[in-house]
Amino acid sequence: MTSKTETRTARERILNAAASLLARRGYYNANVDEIIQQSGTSKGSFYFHFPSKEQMALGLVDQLSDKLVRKLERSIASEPDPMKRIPLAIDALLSTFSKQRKLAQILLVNIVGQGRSMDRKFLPIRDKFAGLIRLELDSAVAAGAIRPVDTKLVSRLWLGALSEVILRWLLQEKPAPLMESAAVVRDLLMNGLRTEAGDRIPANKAEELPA
Amino acid sequence: MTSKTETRTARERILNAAASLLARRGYYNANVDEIIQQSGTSKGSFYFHFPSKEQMALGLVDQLSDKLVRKLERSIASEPDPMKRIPLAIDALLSTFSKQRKLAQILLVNIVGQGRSMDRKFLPIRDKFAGLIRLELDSAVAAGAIRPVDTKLVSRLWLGALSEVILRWLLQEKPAPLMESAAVVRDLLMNGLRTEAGDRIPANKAEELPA
DNA sequence: TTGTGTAAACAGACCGGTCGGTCTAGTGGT
DNA sequence: ACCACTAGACCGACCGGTCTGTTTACACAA
Repeated sequence: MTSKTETRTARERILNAAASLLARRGYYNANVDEIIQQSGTSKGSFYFHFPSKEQMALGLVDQLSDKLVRKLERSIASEPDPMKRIPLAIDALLSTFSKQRKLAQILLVNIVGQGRSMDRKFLPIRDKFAGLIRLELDSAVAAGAIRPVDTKLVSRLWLGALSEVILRWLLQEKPAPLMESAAVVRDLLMNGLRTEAGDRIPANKAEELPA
Repeated sequence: MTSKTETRTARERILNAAASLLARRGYYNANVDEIIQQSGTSKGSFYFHFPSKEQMALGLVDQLSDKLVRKLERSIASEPDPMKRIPLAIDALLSTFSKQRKLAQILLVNIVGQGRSMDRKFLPIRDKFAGLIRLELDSAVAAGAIRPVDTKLVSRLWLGALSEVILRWLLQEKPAPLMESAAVVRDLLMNGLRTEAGDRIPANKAEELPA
């Protein structure tokens, strides 16, 4: 632990700086020189801890996304009802991102548009989030709380919808509350899952949604 | 027109090549040397027609998006009913992109993740599409065909949802039909616009959706 | 406690290649 | 002879990655 404590601080300083730069400038403009300068380390240190800039970024993004996924899972762990877990997760996601712009910028914006090969390497990250959504949707379907839908497709639609809203919030100069939209977004998305022609599960809804 | 014909061909060859490279490699990896090589022109020609790589890309994306918007508008021009125009536009969008991967790649993927300043310059492009959707939603709301919603927000949700689906389709190696999802996507999105608690407009739906 | 070997960790000069952009020299049509 | 246009050598900045050290931490012998 003694030596590892120092190692960790150096590695983490680099990762922290990299996260900032990655969020602010995007992958290609987050140059290594600036990362090491902002982290107070050196080239030698950087390339001692990481084999390349690309691997570093890949690892960083992977780590950040894992941490977020775990956080979201934790936020809904105590709620067993699928129809409550979903909006809970949405709220948790929006509130987390609204407090951590950097994280949102990296995980939703700057992992696309880096060219086909790079985008493909980042694709699994998006899968994590879509997968998380899908799991919840599947539970809800299994519980009969919502109509049976193509959860794989719907989870992507949702991910995209959320990403876009957050993206706009990130890129506009006026901060804009974001959490203000949360309720509307939540309702809109949930509403899309009701039965197609007429309400097939009004009893369930009466119990769960208006609660 | 005589001299302009030649100018146009050179300019257009450059823009064509740039579109290909921009789609395939993303902005930062679409280097000027490769663009001029693929277009059979030269640096001199490039910088005669465009002040910079950035301005060229901005102009190109702007032009492409305008063309697409006009095409979408044309595809729904003959349909007066708002509730039919919307799914019509969705279909047109998906079918256009499914036939023109390059266009989709540029307009939906590669105009984000290029760093804050660049992303901001590209933002108006997304506004065009969101604005188009919003216009249709507003008509539908005005006609009382759907419940009154925050169309600005909903249009962004839709844009994001569509983008994500198309993004996945673009990045997966197996082509995947895309148009196969069209119906589901259409219904999912439309379904989200119904009244919140119980159906307020079942009569309208009976007339329009099952048609 | 002190000296010594050793390897991890760090520093930063340096390199090779790349890339956007410039500049000079044309060329062809009118 | 003029001018829109093209060609491509060239430049300077930049940037990821390497290389050669130097420092630090620690094990261990005396």
